[in-house]
Amino acid sequence: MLPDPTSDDRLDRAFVALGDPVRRRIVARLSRGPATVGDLAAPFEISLQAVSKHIQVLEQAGLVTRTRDAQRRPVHLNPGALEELTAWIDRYRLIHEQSYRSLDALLAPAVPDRPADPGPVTHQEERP
Amino acid sequence: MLPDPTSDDRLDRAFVALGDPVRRRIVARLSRGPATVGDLAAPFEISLQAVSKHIQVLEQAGLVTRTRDAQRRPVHLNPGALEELTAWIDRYRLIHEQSYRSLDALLAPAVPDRPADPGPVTHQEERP
DNA sequence: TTCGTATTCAACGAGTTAGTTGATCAACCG
DNA sequence: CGGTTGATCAACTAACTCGTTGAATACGAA
Repeated sequence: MLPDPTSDDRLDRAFVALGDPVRRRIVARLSRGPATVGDLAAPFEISLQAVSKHIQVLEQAGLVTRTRDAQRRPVHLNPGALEELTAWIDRYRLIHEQSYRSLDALLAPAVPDRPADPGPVTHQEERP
Repeated sequence: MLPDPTSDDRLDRAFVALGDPVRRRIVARLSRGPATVGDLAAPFEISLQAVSKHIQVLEQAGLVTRTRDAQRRPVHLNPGALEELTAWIDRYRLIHEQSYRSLDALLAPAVPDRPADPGPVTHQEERP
């Protein structure tokens, strides 16, 4: 049974996964195409097993997927997961800028920027 | 002395900080404007001290700053930090999409999309 | 000064993480 | 078949995280 893709847990794991420099370098490497565990481990001084665990963390975060090729297990980046992260960040980043725009509107109410776009801000996160 | 803003450490901390649902809700709340520790703690069932620690984590990640107002300590979101995160993600996300475009070019070499743009990919992260 | 409010500090326990080494499994090669 | 390669599993440790409670600090009000 696959884990629920809409759960916050995925987002948690994805952010935490990118919080480690080893895993960020792995993602960076994978952005240039798939690679085997051995390939990914080569630039690091830690053991292959440690890198395998890092890949597992990335996989559970939905950031990468593993396929099979004989005894190799090529790892592929899942760009959709990266988009989800930017989507989360942008939501609140843009709201912040929008609130500045609202402030501007308050201070200079004579120049309406655009005719009242309510925007698609609908999500269950933090609505106290 | 301020910590080096270009260090990976900040990026590490920022990603890890957003990997916790409590901290993401705090960021979401702050995107609507500054708030005191008490304000931020109110929606949660954990202790005020625990929330104070979460804010500390966000502060050390450069995501928020604390000011002073009598005995209150209003917390402000630092949108620049959020932009740094999207910048990191987009760099590799976009490279990935570009490589797909390159693949398309390989498979259909008769239609050059654009005259060889090498792109500004210059950074110390993962260049094996 | 004393009291109340807002917040942080300090010490602690349970749980998690990142690394290690040694053993095991799976697939190819001769 | 036996050996090699590629990767994972298992067990363990050191260090960190998240929450707790109790005490301390800082400021404003009476």
